[in-house]
Amino acid sequence: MKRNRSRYAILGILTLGPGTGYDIKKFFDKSVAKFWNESYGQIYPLLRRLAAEKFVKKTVQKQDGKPDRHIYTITAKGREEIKRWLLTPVGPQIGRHEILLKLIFGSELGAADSIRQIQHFQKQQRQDLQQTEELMDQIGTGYLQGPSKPYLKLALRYGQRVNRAYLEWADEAIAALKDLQKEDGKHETD
Amino acid sequence: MKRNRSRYAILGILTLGPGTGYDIKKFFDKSVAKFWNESYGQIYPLLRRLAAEKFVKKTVQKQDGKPDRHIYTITAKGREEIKRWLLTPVGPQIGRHEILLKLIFGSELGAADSIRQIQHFQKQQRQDLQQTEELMDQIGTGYLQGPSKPYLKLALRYGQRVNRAYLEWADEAIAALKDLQKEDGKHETD
DNA sequence: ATCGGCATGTAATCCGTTACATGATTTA
DNA sequence: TAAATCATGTAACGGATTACATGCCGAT
Repeated sequence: MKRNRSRYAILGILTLGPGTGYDIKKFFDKSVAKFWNESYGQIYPLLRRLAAEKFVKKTVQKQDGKPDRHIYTITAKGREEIKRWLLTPVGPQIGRHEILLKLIFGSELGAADSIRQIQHFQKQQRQDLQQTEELMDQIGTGYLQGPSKPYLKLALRYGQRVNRAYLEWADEAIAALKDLQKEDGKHETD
Repeated sequence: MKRNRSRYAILGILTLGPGTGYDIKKFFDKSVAKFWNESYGQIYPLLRRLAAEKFVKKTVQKQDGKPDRHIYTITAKGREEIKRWLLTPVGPQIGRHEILLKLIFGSELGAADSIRQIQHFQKQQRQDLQQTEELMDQIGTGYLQGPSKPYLKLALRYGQRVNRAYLEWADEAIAALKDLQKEDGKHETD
């Protein structure tokens, strides 16, 4: 059985308020992008299906100069559906951490290459962390208030902690690889 | 352009030594399963393709009572291929952390439900952490020695750090949600 | 006697990204 | 004048899981 989490992701955003496909994409991109994201190829077809199943209803707002806004609003039936999902326990979190693969097979290369790889990873993670921290400052001042605010805050804290763990690991790994390099050097020069 | 990381995951394992599809699956399952995994539906067809492309070569070992072992060995060409990949910098790590979704939409439910959800998540993470720590003790004594050993060790350290970050976050989140609950209680009873 | 491990593999189906197509408006 | 934002969507492709099929052996 496939679980179809994108469905619930999209339906979930609509519990926070009505919005368009474009809005939904923006929400992810500007908040928890590194931990959950959806593409248009997923969003638009799913919105249509959710509407057919009466979990959301669609209204069209005309604009001039800009394309119409297709606004989706969650229905009572939709709220029931997502509540059911929210109450089922999360399955095991399996991800694909490419950096680990590149590390594990690193003995194929020199330690210097692995170090460079991790430094690059580290640079990215530093940027992500900074972005998350900027977002944290903006929250409350920003566009998301109401009862979901403390929940969103906790989500950002999650991102922050995980990012920090990555960074601390990178420091440790680089140090360990430098030691390895020194030892290898000894064998060769002695 | 799609990147096809499974290819490299499989080819990469074979840099550590020859093995069967079954061995490859086992390697992931018993080491970094939470951070990278492959299914048979991915492994067997890919091994065939890698053989057709001369990145690996296949030999068959007959056994009695058990099915034949189809052993794949990486070729020089295969080693070149994976080195190229190892040298290209990692892209942004995007995952799908279901727990965050269930948290963000948590205001649909009561705080108690969110707490229960996170406690369940925490229990799982505790188990994962323990398994990783057991593996760390076994390494060296176990089946993986040689030059890749320090790399594998670092991979396990990664898992450990990330798992700890999850656990610390869970503690924080539960505490924050309990506070929320108290405040809500005040409003209702006052 | 049943369950887990060893060992192979395929088919169906779905998940998900990327690329494409369109076009006005605002900002740098 | 070029690029970003707003806004819709689809088609093609490939990634990845799940379920199924088969069968012996050893341990509990």
